[in-house]
Amino acid sequence: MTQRPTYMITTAIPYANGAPHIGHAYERIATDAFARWKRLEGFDVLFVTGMDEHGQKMQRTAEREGLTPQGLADRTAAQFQRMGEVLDARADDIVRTTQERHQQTVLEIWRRMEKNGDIYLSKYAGWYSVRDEAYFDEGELTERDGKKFSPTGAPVEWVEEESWFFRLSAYAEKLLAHYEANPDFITPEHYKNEIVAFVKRGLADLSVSRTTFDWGIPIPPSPQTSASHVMYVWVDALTNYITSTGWLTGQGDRVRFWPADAHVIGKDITRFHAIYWPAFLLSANAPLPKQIVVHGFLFSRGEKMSKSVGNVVDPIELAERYGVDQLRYFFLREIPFGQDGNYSHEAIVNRINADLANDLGNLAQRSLSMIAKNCGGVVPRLHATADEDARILNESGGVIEIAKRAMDVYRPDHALAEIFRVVAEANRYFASQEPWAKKKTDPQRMETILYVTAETLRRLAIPLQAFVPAGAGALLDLLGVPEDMREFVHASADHALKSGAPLPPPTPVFPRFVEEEVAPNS
RNA sequence: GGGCCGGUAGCUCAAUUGGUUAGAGCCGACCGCUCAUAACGGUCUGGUUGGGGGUUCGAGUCCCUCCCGGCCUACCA
Repeated sequence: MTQRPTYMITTAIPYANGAPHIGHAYERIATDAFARWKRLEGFDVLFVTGMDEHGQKMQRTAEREGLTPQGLADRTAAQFQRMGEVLDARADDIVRTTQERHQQTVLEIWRRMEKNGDIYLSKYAGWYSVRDEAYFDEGELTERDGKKFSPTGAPVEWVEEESWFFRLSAYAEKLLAHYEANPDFITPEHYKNEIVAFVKRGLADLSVSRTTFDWGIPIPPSPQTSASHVMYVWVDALTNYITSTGWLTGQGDRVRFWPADAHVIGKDITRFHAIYWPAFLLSANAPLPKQIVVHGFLFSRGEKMSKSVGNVVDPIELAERYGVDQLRYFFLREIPFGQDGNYSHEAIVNRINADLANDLGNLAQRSLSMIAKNCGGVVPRLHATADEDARILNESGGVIEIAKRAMDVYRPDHALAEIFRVVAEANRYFASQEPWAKKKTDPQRMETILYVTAETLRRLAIPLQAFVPAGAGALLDLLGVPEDMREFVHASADHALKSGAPLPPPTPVFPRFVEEEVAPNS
């Protein structure tokens, strides 16, 4: 059995405090598309997501809703799992921080960091606001009548809390060296610039335990303290990534996947992934993930989604309204990956109708229905080819290579732009060759045109599987392509459609989105 | 206050690390076609590249300055 190269990719670990929102959906879809792409490329892929289920907020939200923290975690985990299924973006594994295997992994990374001399007991002191549940920097505070207040106007008090610390300060130079030696470690580049500037200012040690609540992974008892500490969120949550592989805790058939190739995250948590996480791993003597892939935020018509503005949308509703492939396509094609993006009903409808329905779906329908009506429902014969035929076959034959370059740097928008550039070329080819006119004057030429068009569709549908899996799969079905002939290696001319192969009756793929008429009597 | 990113056609974005008349898609207008999901093809309209100054034979690209938007500035996740 030949060993295929591995590829491991993760989403960020959502906090189990609330239901999934559109940002989670976007990240899941994008990560799924990258994972699918690598599978099609022939990699042995592990796609992992997880849930961050500990912390004070979980306790408080659960209490408010009359649940146990574990009950809340279970409820949210079920919602995220359903989202993954609805979006056609199932992960291979979902690691929940409350799972036994994860607790064992976290304790192991803790032991390793401790053994390496990077963990010590001290006091965490600072200005704390009970109302905000947060510590504030001196500079963030305002002073009135001799009292200090947080930016939200809540009173703060000086608090000292015993805490375990991680010697993050010792890793600044090593991290900078790593960024230097691996210029693509943080991508896109401008997020890297921010991190490098941040690290260059120097790093303070990190408080990595809490005594103010107990819903977390307990830190092993120590003669130095009688207080009960639980693990700080970022030690707990970040370690989630490695849990799935079993790399830290022993053997298993997934150990080979570590280090991960990519952690796909939102821009707000770049620092934790690009600084803390590699520092923890260096301390634990574990290999670092190859890339931190940062995406932007989504805005509804330029406005941040928020409950007070009332523009919160459930991603599952969006998928039901526009279609799963359609929603996936919109996100992946419309938003330059790494930048913030906007979505609106008009933009979505415009994009999915223009590209998926009008250009691709309609081309498939018009060519396949001509084949059904005029070629006996089998793949037509390829007679002498003209320059135009060679040109479009050449274009469609080169798509994967170009799209691959885009996907290698995590730009699905560029990959799709290339694929649809060729879809547009194929439409021009079809229109200029006028197979319907050749039907009477030169039936052989008609057959050739239809063959070339169908073969072009095949070559385009193969890479499209990563982005619009259901529709691309349906199109390959219509072209009579067997399930096991749909990887990138099969896109070449060697595996071209066989003349005479039977085809199913054509049915539309990627229907147009039609606005609902305003109900006359409602 | 300090730092980072961005501002290019009505909209969304390009422009090979200064090099010809700044491109593409969508939208819009007109024409063509009828195989097709009222889809497709062709032509056209459309930009003082946020403002101003500078360097250069040449600036969207480099420098200065101002304006606008977003983000970071050591522990909410």
